[in-house]
Amino acid sequence: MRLGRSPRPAGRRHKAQGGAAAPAPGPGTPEVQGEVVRAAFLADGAPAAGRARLLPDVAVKRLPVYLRALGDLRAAGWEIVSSAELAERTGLTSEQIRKDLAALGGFGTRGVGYRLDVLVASIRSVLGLARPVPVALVGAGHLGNALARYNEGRRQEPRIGAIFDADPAKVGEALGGSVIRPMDELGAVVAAQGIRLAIIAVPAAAAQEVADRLARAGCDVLLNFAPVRLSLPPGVRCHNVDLAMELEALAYYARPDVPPPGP
Amino acid sequence: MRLGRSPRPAGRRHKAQGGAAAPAPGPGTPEVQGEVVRAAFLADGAPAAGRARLLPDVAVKRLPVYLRALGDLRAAGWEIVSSAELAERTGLTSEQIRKDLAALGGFGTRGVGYRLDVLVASIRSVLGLARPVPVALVGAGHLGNALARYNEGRRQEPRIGAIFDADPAKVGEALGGSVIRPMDELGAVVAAQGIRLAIIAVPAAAAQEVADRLARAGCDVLLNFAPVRLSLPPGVRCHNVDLAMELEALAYYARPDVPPPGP
DNA sequence: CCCTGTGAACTAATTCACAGCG
DNA sequence: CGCTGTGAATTAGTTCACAGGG
Repeated sequence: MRLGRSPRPAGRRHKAQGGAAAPAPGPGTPEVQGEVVRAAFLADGAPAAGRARLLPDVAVKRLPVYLRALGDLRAAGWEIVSSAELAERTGLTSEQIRKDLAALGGFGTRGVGYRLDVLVASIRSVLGLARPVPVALVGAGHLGNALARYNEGRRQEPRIGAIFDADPAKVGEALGGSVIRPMDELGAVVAAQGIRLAIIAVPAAAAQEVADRLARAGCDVLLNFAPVRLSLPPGVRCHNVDLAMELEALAYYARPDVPPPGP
Repeated sequence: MRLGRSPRPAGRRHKAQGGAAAPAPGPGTPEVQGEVVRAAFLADGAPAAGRARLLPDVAVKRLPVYLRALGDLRAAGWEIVSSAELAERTGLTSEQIRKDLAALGGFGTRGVGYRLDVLVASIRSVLGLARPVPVALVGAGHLGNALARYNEGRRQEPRIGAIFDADPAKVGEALGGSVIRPMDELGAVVAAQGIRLAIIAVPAAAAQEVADRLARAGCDVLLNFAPVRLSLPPGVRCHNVDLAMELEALAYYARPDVPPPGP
């Protein structure tokens, strides 16, 4: 992971001319809405036998990075951006960005760049964020609180739509726009709202039990913050974020004999 | 990332025989302490010109995973473990584990397996955890609180040794074994304790300023939870964890047309 | 020209397959 | 035998280099 390269390319910046650096949502900005995926990576029945081709995980992880950079640019009044400019702002290389964006369907105009509105709409669409994505949060402790409020101010797309906690004292409290519900309602609420994405922010001892409930309720994409490896039925994905592990790994780079990162 | 494969190998389990599944720290467990690194990957001056060979990032990220599995095994009274057993518990492949462990110096006995105590000591040593690693935490909000208490019960090696917050109302409060200090003390405390590792858990708007201070104070390994890309002087590493991005990426896998994970 | 899109070359990482040793 | 350690083969991912369109 090579952060920080600064090739200093990108001559002229394509900002919206006219007024100051206003958000510029004027009539010059054509509507781009709904599903824009021309993508070839999620073939419907194309490439012969086997499973449909899907975007590699590494690329999926980069899409939100683009989205953030694009958001900043848009807020600053840009309308068009080049892969070089994006590279500078994300720490990735421009070729990589072009590869990714081309894989999403290849919008972008040669000699010019990518239109922000098209790009944002496309990426959001690929990520499935074009329509609301409800998320369940289980555990309203310190971490759960932090998560629920993480993007309190900003627009955040996968929006936390239901919060559960085992502590009866917390049930009923408002948190980040939702109300904390008791655990017994988990199955019903998740099913009713068709929630497939869930965040596990409970103590390690409770995590497996919670995961089981979630899986049974139909959640098949989990984000687990508890420091345990969950065993899950096939077909359920689980992404683990373990703060302690994260720190342990970083400790390596703080060893006195590990050289500083490259240029 | 293929989680969940279960090749179901691993015949006999090498538990300590004798009593029941007791922690078995008896006299049969020889002391393994201090630095055990026979590792070849951090050569002192070996391979000709250029920079010393260091462990690839992907491998560094796996070491804490091993550490956790090993901790579980040890708690259950195991003394020896095979790569196959570890594979089953971590979701990695046994070859990969052997490659990693061999790269750390290749302890482990052919036909038998790896001794838990040796393995744990070695990995900890490679990660630099053999001696205490102090960490600074900046920001005692919801997230900071969660982080400070994350491992309140368990032994955690990179231990949070200093906490800072800009809010005068919080200064003086105890949190996870430390006391929250005012931001002005950051430079002095970090320097005095020789802290190189820091966690940024402040609002996005304050993150860059905090990062600058930390870098100036000598912290060169940062774990940033604020949703901003920080610009840092060369030589400073920064690992970003952005909860919102994490969710955005996961949303992809919850798309109705994305097939479930492989076998 | 400028900047995208893409085959080709390269590099890194994983998996295979088996030699080697308790 | 069983399980580690490791070269060889394979696969995935990145970078290079340039063709191609506005």
